[in-house]
Amino acid sequence: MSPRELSELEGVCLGLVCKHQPCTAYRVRQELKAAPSSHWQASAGSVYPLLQRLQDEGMILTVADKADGRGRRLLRITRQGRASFKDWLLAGTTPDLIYSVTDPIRSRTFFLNVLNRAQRDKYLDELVTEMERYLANTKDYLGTLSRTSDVDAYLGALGAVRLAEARLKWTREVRNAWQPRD
Amino acid sequence: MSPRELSELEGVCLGLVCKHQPCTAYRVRQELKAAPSSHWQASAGSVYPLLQRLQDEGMILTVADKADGRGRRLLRITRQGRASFKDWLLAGTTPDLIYSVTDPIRSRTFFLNVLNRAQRDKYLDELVTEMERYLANTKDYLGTLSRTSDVDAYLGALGAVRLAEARLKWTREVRNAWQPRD
DNA sequence: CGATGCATGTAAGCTGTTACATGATTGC
DNA sequence: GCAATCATGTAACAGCTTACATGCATCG
Repeated sequence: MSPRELSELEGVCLGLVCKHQPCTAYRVRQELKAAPSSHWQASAGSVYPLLQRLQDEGMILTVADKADGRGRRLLRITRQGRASFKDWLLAGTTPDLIYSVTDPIRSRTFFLNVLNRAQRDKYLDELVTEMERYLANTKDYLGTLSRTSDVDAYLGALGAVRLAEARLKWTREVRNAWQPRD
Repeated sequence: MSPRELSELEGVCLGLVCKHQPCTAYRVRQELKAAPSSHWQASAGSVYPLLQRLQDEGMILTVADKADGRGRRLLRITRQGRASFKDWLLAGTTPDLIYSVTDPIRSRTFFLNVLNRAQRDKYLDELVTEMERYLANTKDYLGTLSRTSDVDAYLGALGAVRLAEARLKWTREVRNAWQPRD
């Protein structure tokens, strides 16, 4: 029934059009950029062709046919696009997706024994410091959101905080394991 | 001084050669596959060309020049490769890498209000169930590792558990927010 | 009237995946 | 001797990034 499966970036972009419609492709990029702790660069080279593709497939459409002087085009999601988007969203419970989270810091930790004592100590101290800063930043961002205005945005930011807390906690455990207190 | 920056997969593969040397490219792939909660598929199409590239650049070398009947080639890391690898490892404290962790489940949560009540309830119940299973799996894996044999492998697995704990906790918070108990 | 931001897009390239293809060795 | 596993690789493609390129609008 549903035309095809959406990629991660496609799903997010389609969702943003749905949430902020009618809006421009530029707006979608801004939203992606504003999102904290996102790996999406939302480069023009991906967003514009992506949205064009979704339009070709009938998932979104341009409501302002007559582009204004600035060449601005306002986008809306179609009924079909909404159906595809829901499929994408509901796929979130598959183990594949749940397991797909990879942490480059954790990857590196797997090889800490390659470093000598001094290098490792320095690295782990710096890591804890950066993780503390990272947690503080996610908390600051959460604080800027009102709990009532956009529940989903609040809960998303809360997820980032929970992740940062866990990573800091674990980083401290790693440091303690390599630098045991007598 | 260091020739160039390594990609994530290059860093991990070079580290695995370093850790298990002398070993075959096939072994590197097996190690990647065995790693829990990794998004690396370790496809032949990436690992073999990658290791060939590292060899061309003098970071690894083949110790068994005369390939045996099976065509097996044993790899070792060079001094230069070790230096590059350390650079890659020590880059782990940069904010870029720390912030790069993205969770596709969290991305989806940002759009939960698109679903109707029944869909959302079903989705969140399933999600909690899957997250519980995921946590149980990471704990099982941790249990199979002895704390003393390979500290880094143990700490890495512990990191996966901490991540799973945080994600489950957060998933429950999301469910409670959308399904408030009277 | 000039800088910044809004707004759109293209071209080249990097990285990794899927699917395919081949052959030797080991264990039953 | 046959299946499973070890072992290596290639070709085509997918997806995203970087860098480039253009032009209008708004504000000081």
